[in-house]
Order: sequence, then structure tokens, then C-alpha cells
Amino acid sequence: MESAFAIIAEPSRRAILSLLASAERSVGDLEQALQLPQPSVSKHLRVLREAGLVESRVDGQRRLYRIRPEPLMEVEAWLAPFRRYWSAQVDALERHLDRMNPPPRRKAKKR
Amino acid sequence: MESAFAIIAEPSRRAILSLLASAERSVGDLEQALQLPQPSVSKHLRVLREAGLVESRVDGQRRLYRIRPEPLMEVEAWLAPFRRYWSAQVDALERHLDRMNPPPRRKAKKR
DNA sequence: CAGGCATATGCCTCAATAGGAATATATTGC
DNA sequence: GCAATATATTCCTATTGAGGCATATGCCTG
Repeated sequence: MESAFAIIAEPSRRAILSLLASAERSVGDLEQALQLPQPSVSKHLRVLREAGLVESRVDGQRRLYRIRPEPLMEVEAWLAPFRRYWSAQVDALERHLDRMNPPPRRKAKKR
Repeated sequence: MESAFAIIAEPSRRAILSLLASAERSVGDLEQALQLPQPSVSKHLRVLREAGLVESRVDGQRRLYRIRPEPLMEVEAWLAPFRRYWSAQVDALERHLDRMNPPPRRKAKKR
């Protein structure tokens, strides 16, 4: 099985994974979102599937793909030793990302 | 300039970067540590240098290479949305890595 | 079962790239 | 300047992989 690093070297595959990070999607969804030819999407999905980065389930004539994030932990782990270089910049990055993502709810918010 | 993702797809280059993460090293150091032919090391270093991931300084007849971690922040940022999937596992990973590394003064997140 | 939609696969070509071997460049000490 | 060491570069080859296009497979509906 190919390393996750090689898999995510491809920009289209990164885009697919980023889309799937937020929700399950069909091949057609991805095709339209990325403006890629359908065979191209299917081929990238095959690579991703064989590397364990996505899995699919059948839904009528569609296939819904979802993330399987485990292989990305290899990347995360490899990256760890470099964090010490980032210091201040990484704090800024983290604050930025925390604003973009659902921050871990600490106090219950009324809605 | 090539994306950092493409650069770190190559295992030897990841090994070089990991070695440089802890200390500045000469080409010969890397050659011996990785058991790679010297031209191979030099070629990988060239790719890394042109992508901004390392820089060198002259020291007599040696060239000492060191990390320039900024381009890796692209990887870090891309990876962020997937962290929410890791939950418990990532906690364990972080504890592990914190034990291995000098704990980088991780301030409690306030918001 | 026919026809249509969604997805997958096969084939081909082209470009990029890693690896090996030889050689070039630079620096030091004599 | 010459030899030795350290590093970089060039040339070649073989492999890999993405992209385009055509086609196959699968499922659904009438």
C-alpha cells in the first residue's frame, strides 16, 4: 500500500479529501465541485480507496464516498518534530484554524 | 516553486528533513546516515533547497544544511480539518510526542 | 427488456523524475 | 601549482503516473 505522502502529493486528490472531510459525497458531486472529468475523479478515488484514505458505500446507482482518516496520521506524526520551529507562527495558525473549525465547546451556548 | 506536498512524497527527502529537524548537517553526514550515494543526496538537497525547505551555508569545503520549516506549514494547514476525526487516538499521539519532544509551552486555549 | 443515468475500467500517450555512473567545481593544505 | 576531499552537475535510462477518450458495468424506471 502506497504511503499517504505519495497519495496526497496530487492536488486533485487533496481537493477530494478536503471535500470529503466535511461530508460524504457522490462521484458526481465531486466531479461537479472540482470541475474534473468523471473518469479522472473515479481514478483518483480508486487510488484513494486502495490507500485506505476513503471508503465507499452503495446508494442506488450512486456511490457515496467518505473519509478514512487513519492513514493521514502518518503525515501528522512525521510533521510533529517540525512544530517546534513554528512557535509564534503556529500559534497564529492555530488561532486561525480554531476560528474556522467548530471549537471544542467548553461552555454550553444557548441557541 | 513546487508544492511542499510533492517534495515530501519522496522517502529519502523526508528522511533528510527529519535528520535536519534535530540539527544542521553536512552532505557527508547525510550520506552516511542514510546510506545513499552522494550524488543522490546532493540532488535531493537541490530539490529541497529550490522548494525552500532547506538552506545551506558554507563551512570550509563542506556545506551545512539546515531546515527552513515554513513550507511545511502548508501541509500543517491542509491537515487541520482532518484532526477532528482523530479524537482519542490523536490525544494519545500528542501525549506520546510531547514526551519525546521538549514540550513547546503549549498555552491553554482560551477564548 | 430497453433506455438512461452513474460510475468504473482499459488503452494510449506524454511528461516528470529517481537512480546510476561519470565528471565537473570548489576548497584546503602542501 | 598539485593532490585530496567535499559537493554539485550532467547525461542517460527506466519507471511511474496523470490525462484524454472510448467503452464497459451496474442500477433504476418505465
